[in-house]
Amino acid sequence: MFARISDRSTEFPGIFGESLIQNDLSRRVSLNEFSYKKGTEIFGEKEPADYVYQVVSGAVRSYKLLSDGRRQIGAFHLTNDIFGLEIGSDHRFTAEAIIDTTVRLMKRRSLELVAESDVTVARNLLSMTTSNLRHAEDHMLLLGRKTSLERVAAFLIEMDRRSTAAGVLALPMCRRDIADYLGLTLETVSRALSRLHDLDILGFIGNTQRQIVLLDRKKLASFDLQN
Amino acid sequence: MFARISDRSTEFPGIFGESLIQNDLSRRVSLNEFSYKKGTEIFGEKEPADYVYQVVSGAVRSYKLLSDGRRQIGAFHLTNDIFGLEIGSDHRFTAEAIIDTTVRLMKRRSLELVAESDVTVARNLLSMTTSNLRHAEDHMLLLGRKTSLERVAAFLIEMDRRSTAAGVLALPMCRRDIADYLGLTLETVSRALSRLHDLDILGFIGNTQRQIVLLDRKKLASFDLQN
DNA sequence: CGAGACTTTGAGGTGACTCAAATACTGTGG
DNA sequence: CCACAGTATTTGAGTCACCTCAAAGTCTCG
Repeated sequence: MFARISDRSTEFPGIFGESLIQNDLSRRVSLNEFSYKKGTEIFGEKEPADYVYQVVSGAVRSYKLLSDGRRQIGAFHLTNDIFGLEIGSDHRFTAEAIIDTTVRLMKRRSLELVAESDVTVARNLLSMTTSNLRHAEDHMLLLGRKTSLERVAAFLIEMDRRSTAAGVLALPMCRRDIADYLGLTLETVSRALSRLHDLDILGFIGNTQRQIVLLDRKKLASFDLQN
Repeated sequence: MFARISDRSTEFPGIFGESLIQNDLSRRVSLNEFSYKKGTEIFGEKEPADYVYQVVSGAVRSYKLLSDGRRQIGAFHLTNDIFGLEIGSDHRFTAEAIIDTTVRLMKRRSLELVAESDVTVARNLLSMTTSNLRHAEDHMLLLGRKTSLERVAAFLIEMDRRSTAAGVLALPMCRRDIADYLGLTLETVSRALSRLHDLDILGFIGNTQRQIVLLDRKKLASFDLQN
């Protein structure tokens, strides 16, 4: 379930892909898999960033908290996504497993050593950081200037784009997670989804509220203004 | 006026600093200065990113627009700040001079060539991108979860930190720019500033609304919650 | 000094939030 | 396989922070 291949999945073969895992380079890095139960923390904000992670299966949320508990989720990490890569010494987000999740992890130091000699890996580090930057820049526009309906539409379109399962969009995260990603409350997210349902733009499947069918991608896209 | 040295000003000597301009490397890159009148565009979103820019004097805003005109400013660039650096082929923001501004510019291709051989420059490219990413991540939290007063307080603290002039904070941008940076309206920004003024946290100087004195940085900081 | 731009302030509106309750779903244990 | 407890979602009603519209005040610069 929730099988997905991120749009970033094939962009960085030099880091977690075949070139490190299956060929000679694999001996240069320590590479492990680790599993986290639903809701558990993978790393905390401001902890030393000694490892870089890749989602093998499951889903992860990265977030920041204000001292009074307000939360802003910066990104969701789905199958094959790489996360926790920092240039500074510490993590700048807390990462938690949204559902039971298996990650592959490697020592950051090892990665840096490889990057020293392997130009491809070094370029991929920059490329990944840029990819994260682009996402954050687009998300600033969403958070600063879009309406609730536009945010939810944009979210569905993003998840649809990152999803491989052609038919149904199976969301691993709850309404509160979506809300904290979009800068809304869970009730507002729910109302927006209901409204899109009423407009025959999406449908809910069978016995779960986490499975969504996009009935009219064109109409949906019309709610997500171009920038 | 508006003389400032960004906190990033001395971080990247390998790109625009002495190492490129005054020593041997300077012959490898084409480096020019160019001036823009207040309000004019330096480059547009989606245009090819052939140049990288550094503010010599003045101030620049980088923003995205929605099709109906809503604007989100992603960053302000002050003296010595580098902007317009892209890894992909196109700019992802429009950049405009806020006041009369002089920039130093260099061909991106030249920079990339230098980066090939000079590890320091390559590392600085990554370092700058990371710096931008960190700013965007923090700004997502502000846009998604902070109140208007917290946003304005955070803005003043950021500008104060980036300012060298110890006493007065001379803002080059108008209320609308601040509003579009903070995801608010200009009236809400004005009301927040008035409120901080009433609380004796800041003062306005003489005959301009752009010069602000931070009377009580401690109290101001208490409005900008930690994350 | 005067025109135009910018800022402040007020009054009223509204989209999203809060609080609350009903409904639906999930996983567990009998 | 069903009942139940706990969690998640939806929906409604009322509130509020911020927005919109409007007008007056302030600043800049020729």
